[in-house]
Amino acid sequence: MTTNSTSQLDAIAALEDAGLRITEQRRQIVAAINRKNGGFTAEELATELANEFEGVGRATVYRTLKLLVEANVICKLALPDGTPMYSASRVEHHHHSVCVSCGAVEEFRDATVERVLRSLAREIDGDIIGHRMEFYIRCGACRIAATG
Amino acid sequence: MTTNSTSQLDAIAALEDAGLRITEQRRQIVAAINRKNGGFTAEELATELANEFEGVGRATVYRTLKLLVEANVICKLALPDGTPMYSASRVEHHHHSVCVSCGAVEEFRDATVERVLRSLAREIDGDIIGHRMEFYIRCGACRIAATG
DNA sequence: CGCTATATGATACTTAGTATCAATATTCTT
DNA sequence: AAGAATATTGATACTAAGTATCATATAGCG
Repeated sequence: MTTNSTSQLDAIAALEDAGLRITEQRRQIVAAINRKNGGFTAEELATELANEFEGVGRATVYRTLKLLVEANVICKLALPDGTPMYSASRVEHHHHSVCVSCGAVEEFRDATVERVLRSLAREIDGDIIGHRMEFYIRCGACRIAATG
Repeated sequence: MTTNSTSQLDAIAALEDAGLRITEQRRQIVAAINRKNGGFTAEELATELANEFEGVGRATVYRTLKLLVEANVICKLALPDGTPMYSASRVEHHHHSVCVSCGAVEEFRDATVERVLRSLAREIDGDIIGHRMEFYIRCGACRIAATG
C-alpha cells in the first residue's frame, strides 16, 4: 500500500503549490496525519506532537490544519454534536461516514449524491456555494463487537 | 400566519411531553426563538435574554437549547467553518440551506435526498445512525443586493 | 552566504459549551 | 392550598477549539 507515502508527497506538494514554506514542523504534522487511519482531533494531534523531540506548538498545529483543509489535503468534518474531526483526504470530491462508536472515517463518492445536488440547485432560490454531508454509522466491526 | 404561535405551543408541549417543567425561563427562551426568522447563535440568544427584565442565565440558555434540539423543536446546524447555528424547526424531517451572506435559514424536504440515503445504506458497511446535510447558498435577495 | 519575508511558539484571549452546587421554583400529593 | 420531593436556575469556574499578538527563529531566494 503506497497510499500513505503518496498522500504525504501530495500534502507537501500542495503546500509548495500554495507558495508556502516547507518547515520541519509542517513535515512532522503531515507525517503524523499520515500515520492516522480514521479521524482525529486537532488537540489529539497537538498533544501527540508536543511530546516528541523538537515538538510542534499548539498554535502551529491549528494553523497548519487550517492550511491543509484549504489545500484539500485533509477534511474537517463534524460529529453529530458538532465536535470537529479531521480526516486525511484521499479522493477528489467526496463525503464521509463516521463511525460514532470507534471514530473510523470512510470516504465515498456517490453519483446519486451529485444528482441530488443538481436537482436541489434548481429548487433553491439562490446560488449553491457549497454543502456539507456526513453520515453517522455504526461500522461493521463495531456491530460485531457489540453483538458478540 | 399562525406559524409562530403554533410553533411556540408545540415547543412548550414538547418539553411537557418529555416530562420537563415549564419554567418562566423556558417560556422566555421559546418566545425569543419564535421572534427569530433565520438562524441564530446560542450566545446571541443568551445576550438578548440577559438584558431583559428578570433575564435568563447563560447556562440556562445553553441547557434549554440542548433540550429543544433533543425534542426536535429546533435544529443545530453548522456553517462551513463549523460555527454552530440554531434554527427553529417547522417541518418534520428536513435539511437546511444557510445563506452565508445574510444567515437566512430555509428548510426543505426532498424526496431525492431520502432516496440517496436509502441507496447509501446499501453501500455502507454498517448501520446508518444519522446524517447531517447542509447547503451553503447565497440567497436570491443577497445576490440582487450584490449585483445592484 | 546573507537577507527578508514567512513561520513559529508562548501567552493571552475568544467562543461554545459543560460541571458544580447552593438557592429557588415547579409540580405532585394530599 | 400547603408542603414535600424533585427539577431547575444561575454564578462561577472549567474545558475544548480556535485565533491574535508579537518577539524570535528559519526557509529559501538571489
